Amino acid sequence: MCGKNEAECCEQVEIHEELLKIVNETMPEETELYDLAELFKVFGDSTRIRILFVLFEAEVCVCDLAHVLNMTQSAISHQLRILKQNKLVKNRRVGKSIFYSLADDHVRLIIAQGREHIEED
Amino acid sequence: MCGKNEAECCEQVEIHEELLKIVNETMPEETELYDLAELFKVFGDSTRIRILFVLFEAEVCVCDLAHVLNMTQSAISHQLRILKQNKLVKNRRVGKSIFYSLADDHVRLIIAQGREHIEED
DNA sequence: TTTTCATATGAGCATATGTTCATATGTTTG
DNA sequence: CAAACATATGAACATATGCTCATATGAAAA
Repeated sequence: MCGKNEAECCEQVEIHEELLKIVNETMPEETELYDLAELFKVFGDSTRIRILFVLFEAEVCVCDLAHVLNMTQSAISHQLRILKQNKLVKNRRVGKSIFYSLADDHVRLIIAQGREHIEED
Repeated sequence: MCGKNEAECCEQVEIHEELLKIVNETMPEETELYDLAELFKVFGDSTRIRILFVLFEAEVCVCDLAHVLNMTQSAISHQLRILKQNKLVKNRRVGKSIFYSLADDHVRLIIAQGREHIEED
């Protein structure tokens, strides 16, 4: 690491102090940082992404999701639980089935931004 | 799971067919889904989020990042590698130090959307 | 050229995560 | 009420991930 004296790290004492000040002012609370990371973690799995893309098009029951995505009902159900806990989807019961749909439009926006980024080059 | 005959799952044969059709048309390619998940995975760690928040404010060297975030140079360096591989940050050498900065503004937008979502309720 | 400093990186370890399997819950139908 | 169906969930297992430690790389200074 840098030098024995941390305060003089990189021989930039002044910039260092200023940085600390700015960062302390703008850095969100620990809990918000944690929640943010948790939220993005939810988007960080291709199965959940695929579920969301289906729900972009329609309100769908667990059974149909499993069939369309060619996955186990159990696997889908586990992932839907995570999506719901993070308020990305909501559900309602219709007879024996439970239909899932997008909770709000942040989901679309976040994924759209992500696509823009990866399609950049 | 639902019924013995998958095609008649949930007794909604018609909706099922239509769903499949729509999903096949709008679902991105496997590679894009994978890349999207990979990208969001990068945002899904609070250390990397914290690094990004520092870089929102200034171009900073590894050493200062480690100090400001109170973490090991090694840990920060490993995370910077991931951020750079995914083109969220770029770097340049100045003497012995290497300064990191945001690669583009998608990063700000994606995180802003994430914050909006979690601050909703 | 030999130190010294700043950063990068590989191996190892502990923890987190996704899927499967078995089973529980809850609703409808006979 | 019992059977059938749709979904949820806990345990177990394999893989992925973040941090630490030791060390390598690369540039500047002695």
